[in-house]
Amino acid sequence: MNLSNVIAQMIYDMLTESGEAEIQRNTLAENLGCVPSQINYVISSRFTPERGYSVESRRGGGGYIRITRISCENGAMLMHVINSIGDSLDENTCRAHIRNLLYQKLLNEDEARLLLAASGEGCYRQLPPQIRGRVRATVIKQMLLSCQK
Amino acid sequence: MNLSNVIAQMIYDMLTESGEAEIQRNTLAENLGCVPSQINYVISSRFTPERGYSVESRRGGGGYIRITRISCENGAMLMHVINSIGDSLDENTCRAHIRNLLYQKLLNEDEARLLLAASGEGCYRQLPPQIRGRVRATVIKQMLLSCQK
DNA sequence: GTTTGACTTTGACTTTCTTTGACCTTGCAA
DNA sequence: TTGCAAGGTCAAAGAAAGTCAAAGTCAAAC
Repeated sequence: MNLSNVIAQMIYDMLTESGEAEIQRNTLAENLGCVPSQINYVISSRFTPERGYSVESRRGGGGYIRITRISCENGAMLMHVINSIGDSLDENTCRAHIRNLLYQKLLNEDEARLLLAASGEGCYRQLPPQIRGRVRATVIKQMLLSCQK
Repeated sequence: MNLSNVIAQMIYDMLTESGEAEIQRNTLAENLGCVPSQINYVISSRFTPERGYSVESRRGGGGYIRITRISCENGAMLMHVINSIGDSLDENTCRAHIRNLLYQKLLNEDEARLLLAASGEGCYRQLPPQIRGRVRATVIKQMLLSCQK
C-alpha cells in the first residue's frame, strides 16, 4: 500500500472514531517520515466535497487542519445532484436544480432563495464568460453541501 | 490551544457574563505570563467592528481597555454592512460579518450557513488570487440583498 | 518492448497567524 | 512641570499551513 493510502486510512479511522479528524500537518508528516505537502495531496485528492468531506484549516502558531464528514440523512438525493453538476453550470440549469430540490423539500425557502441569489449571472459578470460556469458550479456545490447537515 | 485563543476566550467569558469586558492590560499580561502587546494583538485580530465589537481605552494611571458588543438599533444594519463591503472581500472579514449579522439576528442559521459556504476560499480557488475577493464580494452582496425583507 | 497518462512523492518557495520586545504617547498627580 | 503609570505601535522572528512544478512510479494501451 502506498503512503497516500496509509495517510488516508489514518484519517478515515479518526473520522469513524470521533466524527472529525483534526491534525497538525507538520507533526503528522514527521511521524510518518514524509514531507508535509504530502498531507495536502492526500486531502485534496481524497477528502473532497464531492466525496462528502469538508476541510477547514488555520496557519501560524496553533495551526491545524480539520476534516469533517458531512452526514447523509436525506443527503443521498442532494449528493446525487451535487455529483451530477460536473464542473460547469449555467444559470438556467442551476435554477432548475434548485426549484426541483425545493419541490422535493430537500431545501427550504431560505436556502433556495440564497442559492438563487448566488446563481445569478450578475454574480459572475466580471469574469470571462468561459469560466463563469465553472465558478458558479463550485460555489453552488459548496452551498448545497452545507445543506446536508 | 494557543495563547491568543486563551486570551480571547477570557474576554468572551467576561462579555457573556456582564455584557462588557474591562481589563487592565499590564495586569492581565502579567497574570498570563505574556507581553502586554499580545493583548493588543488579540483585540485587533478578534474584537473588530466587523465582528460587532467596539473598543475604548484610556492610558495613564487607572488606565483600562473596555470591550463591548455593538448593539443594532434599526433594520438598516444589513444595508449598512452590504454598503461597507466595497468591491473586494476576503474570507475572514466575510466570516466576521456573517457571524455578527447572525448574532444580531439579522440572519437566521440557514442563511448564515449558506453564506459561510459561499465565502470559503475553496469556492474561488480556480480563479487568480487577485480577483477572488472581487467575485466573493459580488456573490455575498447578492445573497445578503436577498435576505432583506 | 515502448509509450502514455494517471497518480504519487518531493522540495523549494509563499502566505498567514502568533509571539516578542523595543520604543512611543498619553494622563495624572506630586 | 516633571515623572511615573498606564496603554499604543511597529517590525522582526517564529510557527504553521498552502502552492506549485518537477521528478518518480506503474499499469494499461499500443
